[in-house]
Amino acid sequence: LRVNPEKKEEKERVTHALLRSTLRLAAAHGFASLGLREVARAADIAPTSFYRHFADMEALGLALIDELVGRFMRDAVARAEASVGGMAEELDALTNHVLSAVISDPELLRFVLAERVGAIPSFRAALERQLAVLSDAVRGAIDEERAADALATPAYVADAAVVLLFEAAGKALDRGVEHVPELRERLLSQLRLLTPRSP
Amino acid sequence: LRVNPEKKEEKERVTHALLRSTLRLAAAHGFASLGLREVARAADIAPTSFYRHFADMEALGLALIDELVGRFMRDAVARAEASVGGMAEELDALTNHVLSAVISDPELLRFVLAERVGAIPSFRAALERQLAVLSDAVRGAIDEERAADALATPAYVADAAVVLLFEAAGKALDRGVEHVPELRERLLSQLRLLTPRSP
DNA sequence: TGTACATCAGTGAACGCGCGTTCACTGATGTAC
DNA sequence: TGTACATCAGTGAACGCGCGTTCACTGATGTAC
Repeated sequence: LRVNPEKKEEKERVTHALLRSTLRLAAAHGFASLGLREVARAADIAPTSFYRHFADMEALGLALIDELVGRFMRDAVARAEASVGGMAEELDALTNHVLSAVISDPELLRFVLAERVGAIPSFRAALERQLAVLSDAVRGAIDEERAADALATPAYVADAAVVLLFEAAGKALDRGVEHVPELRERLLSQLRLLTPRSP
Repeated sequence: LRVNPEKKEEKERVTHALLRSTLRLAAAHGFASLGLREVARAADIAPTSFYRHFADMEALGLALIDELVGRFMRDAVARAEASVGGMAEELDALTNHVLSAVISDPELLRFVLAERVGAIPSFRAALERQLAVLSDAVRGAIDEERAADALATPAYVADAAVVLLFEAAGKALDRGVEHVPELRERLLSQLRLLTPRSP
């Protein structure tokens, strides 16, 4: 049996509504506190319809990480690679992408920050994989400017940069958008120490 | 009316049991998922007795941060100040204190890691204050070795060091105690970049 | 000393409520022939 | 073309359960005089 593409789209629309509703509710009260009925209510479907999309809340969370967080990370890397210039410009593009999420998608940012170190092991593992994408991009950017005979940038440098980047974004979430410029300066000062030569 | 010191001690014993039970349960399923009845059950008191100690779970969490997390931070700083030697030895003592909690109190570590960036604003604020204690100690340690005419260490250096320290502890929690030595080396490499001169 | 009263941690019964899950059903759509 | 059947997202009723909270009570202890 073939599937009607319209029907398929409609199902994906509802699935997406479940993911976004979850992000919104999780930002307010924490993912761990959410129930299937609460999420279904927010997505305007009957509680029992939840099971047409996910087996339970953990499966929903993993899908959320794969799709929404995955897209965020891919977009970040794409923006960095599309930037013109050297290491400094690429790192700037990455930094801007993450810091601008403080306005454009604070709920996603809170979810990543919280679940990366939260109580659910499968979420921690999935988010570590997602953040590794950013870390690789940072490493690539730094390596672009290293001397031809220098050693490749060690992973711990790029990993530290990513951790400090999200730390800055977390502070921005708490203190408000108006503090983004000073937090960006602060972050750049930290990154300058991590990346041996230049800006 | 005066209070019987024995009675007071007994009450504090039960209060402490509530805090420890909460830490244990939160490490397994996340603080946000905990209920008052679940915590009371784990502390071996009737659900209604919970109210003799705290108004709700949020009040309990704030007391937990004040008392258990507070003690942890004070102990860390005390160990650093008691160490003999210079900056390197003080930072080593701080690092050892936090990393040894991977064995001695993994539940506290998970709580600090998770709630520092979790969904409850009052917890984030309270934990930021607690971590500032460590950050100040790190700054003090670095300043000890700076040249007499050099500028004082900026806060962003010490803050980054503390963030990376807890990041290492979080990785150790996930990967197991046997990875602590390599994670410590990795952390020290990162700290060397942040602290201009020496180890 | 005895007696009346105050304090307070802990309790069991009871409440109304929202939860996750099961089940059988509907209705739209696609397939077989 | 019509007819019988399969698929599948969505649903409402119903279930048993644990939740937070209230209430009035107990019993140990301290205070007043």
